Amino acid sequence: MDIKEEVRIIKRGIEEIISEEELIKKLERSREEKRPLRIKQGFDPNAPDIHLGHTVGLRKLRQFQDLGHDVYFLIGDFTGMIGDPSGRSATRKQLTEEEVKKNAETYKAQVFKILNPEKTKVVFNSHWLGKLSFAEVLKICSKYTVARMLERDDFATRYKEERPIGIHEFLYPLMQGYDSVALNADVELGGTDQKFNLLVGRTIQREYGQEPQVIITLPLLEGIDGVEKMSKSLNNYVGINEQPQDIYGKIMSIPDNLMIRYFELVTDVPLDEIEKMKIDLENNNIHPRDLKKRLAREIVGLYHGKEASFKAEEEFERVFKEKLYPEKMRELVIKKEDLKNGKIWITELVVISGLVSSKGEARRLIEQGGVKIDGEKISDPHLDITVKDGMILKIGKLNFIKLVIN
RNA sequence: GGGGAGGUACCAAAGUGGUUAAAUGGAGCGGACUGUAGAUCCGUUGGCUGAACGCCUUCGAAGGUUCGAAUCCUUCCCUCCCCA
Repeated sequence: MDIKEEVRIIKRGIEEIISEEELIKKLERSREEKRPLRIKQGFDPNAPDIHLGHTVGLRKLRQFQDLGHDVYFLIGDFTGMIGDPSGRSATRKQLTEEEVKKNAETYKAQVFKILNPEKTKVVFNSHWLGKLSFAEVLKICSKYTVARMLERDDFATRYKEERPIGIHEFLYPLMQGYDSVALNADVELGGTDQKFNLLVGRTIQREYGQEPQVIITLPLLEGIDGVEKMSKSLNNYVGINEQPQDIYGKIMSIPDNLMIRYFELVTDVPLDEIEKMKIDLENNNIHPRDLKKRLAREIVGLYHGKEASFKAEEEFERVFKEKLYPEKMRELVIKKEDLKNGKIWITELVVISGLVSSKGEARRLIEQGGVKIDGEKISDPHLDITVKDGMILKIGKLNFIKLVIN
């Protein structure tokens, strides 16, 4: 494969690359010297649930591996262990060493569904950041100015809006930059929101006599709400560890205008095929729903295999088209002693299901027609119902629960 | 160190002694419509009491005044601005 082709692969679905010339130079030298490039990306130690948003970067890393390069999967445990008291992420939990280790394991278990374990080095930045002396930290600080820090978009915004900025927050970009020095990174990947930090890495590397890393920014994938970026805390994510039906269902619920982007960023469908989809959509040659089904299949297939993707589709059709019950349902065990004359108060039952947190909420849900038993809408929150084994409780649009009497 | 502004529910933002579990908007949730899309419409968004204009908890924290406090007073904590 020639270098042009290599660059073409690298450039799929990215936002920006600084700079392409430098990358080409590095790639060329890598070949001459038979030395793989060192590709770095940092990950938050707090959120070990990998979702599609993460896969944008992970898939890019995998492409680098397939091109023969080495990946440094950096877990930013240092910040996690000292805890970030910054106002906005107020309750950011301080992690213990054990927790960090545990999270790292969870990460690995998921990440290697995408990355090649043989070409991946998992590293922790506490290894070097924890050893820095205060004098060394000051030295790093002296390389950067407040004015330049304030260039960073979110700092600038907060400053202008008179919202607090912690001094330590100025250090994070510097630490991240130092990570690049410690790893002697050739390339660093990150979301577009990381651009500033990635650039700082270049500056710091120069200060330490290293060749600056090439930076590649990746688009932030919108979550299934279509507005905010995908994140666990906003609960708009699709986890790669989720059940096939769940992934399929979640994908089907994304807004239409997001489909193409998802195809481009989180599937292996070739770009020219995606181009054709765009045209077909514009000309109404294809029903958006059908295209979305394909998208859902592609994504499920990636993490659960083709067969599972077809099963998930069948299941989906079954529930939402034919309005039948899903094949597999969560079971809720009702103890005999909880029944009075074989009956249970509907509000109580909804609470026991664990899907609502209070009786008030359960009552509301019932009054609003969100609860069905064996297909029959229950709208009176005072009703006592006779529970039969195998009865099906439906709460909201998506939750089916089979009742089992014990 | 001095002076000023401010901290209200998931977020934004009203409220300045009782009719305030707290206007309004966003977001969320449920329903209708649909393609589990979007748009739209309706409902709903502290908890408990198996109905409540009943009780408990909530307007940065702790005390106090009052028949009654998000609203007044005291102390404390936090944020921002200006000056030094």
